[in-house]
Amino acid sequence: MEEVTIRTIAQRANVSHTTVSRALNDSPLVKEATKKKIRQLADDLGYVPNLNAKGLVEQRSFLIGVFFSDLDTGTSPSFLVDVIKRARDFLPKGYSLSLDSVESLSASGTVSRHQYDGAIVVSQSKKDDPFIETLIKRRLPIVVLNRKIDRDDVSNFSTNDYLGAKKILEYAIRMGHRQFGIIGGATSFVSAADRRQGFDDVIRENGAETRPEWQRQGNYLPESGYQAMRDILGAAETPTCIFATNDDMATGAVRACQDLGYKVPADISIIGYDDMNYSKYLVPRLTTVRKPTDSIVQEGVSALTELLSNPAMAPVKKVAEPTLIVRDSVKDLRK
Amino acid sequence: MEEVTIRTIAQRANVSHTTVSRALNDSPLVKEATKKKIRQLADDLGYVPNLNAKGLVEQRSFLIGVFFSDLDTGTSPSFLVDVIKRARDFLPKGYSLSLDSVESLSASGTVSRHQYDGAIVVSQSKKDDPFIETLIKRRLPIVVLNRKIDRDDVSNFSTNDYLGAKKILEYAIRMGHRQFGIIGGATSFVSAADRRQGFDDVIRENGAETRPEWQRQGNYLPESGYQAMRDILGAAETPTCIFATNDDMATGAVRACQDLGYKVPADISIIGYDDMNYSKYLVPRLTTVRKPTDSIVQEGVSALTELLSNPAMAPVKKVAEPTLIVRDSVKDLRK
DNA sequence: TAAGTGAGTGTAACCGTGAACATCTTAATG
DNA sequence: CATTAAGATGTTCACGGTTACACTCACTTA
Repeated sequence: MEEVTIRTIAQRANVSHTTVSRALNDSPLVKEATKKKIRQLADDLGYVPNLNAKGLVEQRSFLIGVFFSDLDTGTSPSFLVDVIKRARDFLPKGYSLSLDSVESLSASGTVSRHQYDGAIVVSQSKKDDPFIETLIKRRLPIVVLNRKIDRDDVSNFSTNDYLGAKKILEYAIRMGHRQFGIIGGATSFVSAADRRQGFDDVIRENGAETRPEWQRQGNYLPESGYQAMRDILGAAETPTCIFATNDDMATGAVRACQDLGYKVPADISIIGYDDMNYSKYLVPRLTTVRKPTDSIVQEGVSALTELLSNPAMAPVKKVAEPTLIVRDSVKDLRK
Repeated sequence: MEEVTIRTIAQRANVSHTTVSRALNDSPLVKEATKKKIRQLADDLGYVPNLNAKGLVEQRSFLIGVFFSDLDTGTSPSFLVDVIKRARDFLPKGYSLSLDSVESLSASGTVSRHQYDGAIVVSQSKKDDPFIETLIKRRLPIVVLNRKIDRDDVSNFSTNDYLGAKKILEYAIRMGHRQFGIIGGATSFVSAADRRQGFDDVIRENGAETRPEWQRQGNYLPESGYQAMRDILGAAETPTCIFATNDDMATGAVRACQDLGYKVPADISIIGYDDMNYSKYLVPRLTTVRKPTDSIVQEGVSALTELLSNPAMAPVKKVAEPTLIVRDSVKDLRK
C-alpha cells in the first residue's frame, strides 16, 4: 500500500505532476476539464497532500502554537478549552493547533519561524516576556491574550483585573463593609497582583480597614482557599468581608467558614472572582466578577487570522471591562 | 536575516552539510572534535532544524494528535487539560501535541499517516468509531482513552462507569434509601448510558423504586442539573435520593433543592459522579465517585509511547476501577 | 504566409534534511 | 614500503510538493 502522491495521480491521468499540483490548487492555468478529471482521480485514490513537502517549499508549517504560562496551576482549564474551541472555529481551515506551555518551551528554546505559522500566547505572568520577545524577534505573527503587556508592537487582548477588583470591593463598601480580608493568588501572576492592587486602593480610598492577619496567600486552587480561610478565622477578631481572588478559592473559603461554624453571608461575607460555570449554583450563590473571556478570545483569534494574511498589520490592543455579578454571598450591613 | 540551515553551518565549518547533519544527530561516524566544533557553531548561529525537511525525508510529522469527541459539551475541561499535561510529560521529546475534535475531523476526512505520528483519542461516544476505524486502517499508532471499545486491535484505557454507579447506589441502599431519582447525561455518551445502567440494575436487584417523573435528562452542565431537579421536585411525591450523574449537575441540583426549600441531605439526598476538584468543598460536601483519571491518562500515554517505537506491539487494554467517595450529601435513613 | 499571441501543459530546479555510496586519510600489517 | 582496513568526510540523490521557465499548438493578424 504505497502512499498516493501527485505523481501517482499524474501517471494515471497521463499528465505531468505539475499539472496535478496546479489542478489541485485550482490554478487558472489548467483547463476546467483537466481539473475535473484530476480531482476525481485524487478523490478516488484517497490522496492526502503531504504537508511536510508543501510546508518545505512554502516555508510554512500549518501549525498555530497555543502557549500557556503554565499548565499546572493558575490557568483555568475552562479558559484553555475556550481558547482552543474559538481558535478552531475562527482560524482559517488547514491550520492545526499545537499546545504547549511557555515554561517548557522557554527551556528547550526551540521555537522558530518555521515551526509555527503563528502563535497565541495566553499569558499569566511577566515571566513570559522573554518568550514573547523571542517570538517577536523571529517575526512570528503573534497575539498575547489575558494579560496586558507593555510593549506596543504586539496585539494584545486583556481584561482589567484591577478595575474588576475595585468594582466588587466598592460594592462591598456600599453594602456597609469596612473590614476586609484577602486571599491572594500566585504572586507571579499579574492577575493576582492587579486584583490585590484594586483591593488595596479601595481600602485606602475609603478609609476601610485590613490587617496582616486577615491576608493570606493562596494559589487559585480550592484547597488553598480553604486553608487560608481557616487561618484568617483563627485571628482574634475577624473582618466582615473576605475577597477570595478567584471562585475556586472562594468555594474553599465558604467551606472553611461552614466548618468553623460561621454562616456565609450572615456572619461573614465572601466575594470571588471569575464567575466559574458553577458559581451561581453554590450555596450561597457567589457574588463575583465576570471577565469577558469570550470576546477576548474571539477578538484575539480574529486579530491573529488577519495578521497571518497581512504580517504588516498594525497591532491591536484592547482591555475589556469586567462585569460585577451581584448574588448572595455579601451581606447588606446597612439594614 | 537568512534562515540558518545545515549548509550555512557547513560553509562556516568548512565541511559538507552531510557532516553537519551527522554531527547534530550524534552519529558515531563523525570525529568527536568535529562534532564539538559544529555543535558550537550551530548554537552560535541559533540553528533550529527545519522539521518539514526532516519530516519529509523521515516520513514523520513530529505531531501527536489528541482528539476529543466533542469540545463543546461533555468533555470536562479539566480532563482535557490533564491529558495534555500528562502527554507532554510522558511523550518522548520532540513531539508536539495537536488538538482537535473528532467531530470536525471526521467531516473533513483529512487525517492521514503523514499528518500525525500517533494519536490519542479521548472518546465519549460510539459515534467516534468510524473515525477510530479510519485511523487504524491508515496504520496510525493509536490509543483510545476514557471509553471502553469493543475491538481488540487497539490499546484502550477506560474506567468502569457501570461499576462506579453500582457502588454508589448500593451505598445509598445500605444507608436505607429505597426511592431514587436520576439526572442523566447526554444520551450519546457511553458514560451516561453506563451510569444509567448501573442505576437501573441496583434498583432492580434491591427491589427499590424509581418512577418516570423522578427521571430527567441533563447534559452534564450545572444548568441542566438545576432545571432537572426543579422538575423532579415538582412531582407529587419525591424520592429520598437523587443520582446526579456528574458533579456539575449535582451542584445545580443542590441549588434547586435550596431554592425550593428542601435541605440536602436532611430532606433529600444527592449523589454525584466524577469528584471534581471543588466537590469536597461544597455545602454539603458531595458524596461521589472518583475515576482514576490520572492512571488512565498516564498508562495510555505510556502505551502510545511504546507503540511509537514498536508499531507491532500487542494492544493493551485496561478497565480501571472507580472509588466510592463518601462525604455528606447522603442521609443515613437507618438512624 | 510568416510572425506573434496566449492558453495549456511539461521540464527542471528548488526547499532542508538524511542516507547510500564513493572517496580520501591515516594507521596497521606483513 | 606496498597493501589493506578502518575511520572520517564528501557527493549525489531522494523525499513530495511548488514554481520559473520552456515548449507546443491553434488561432490571429499584418
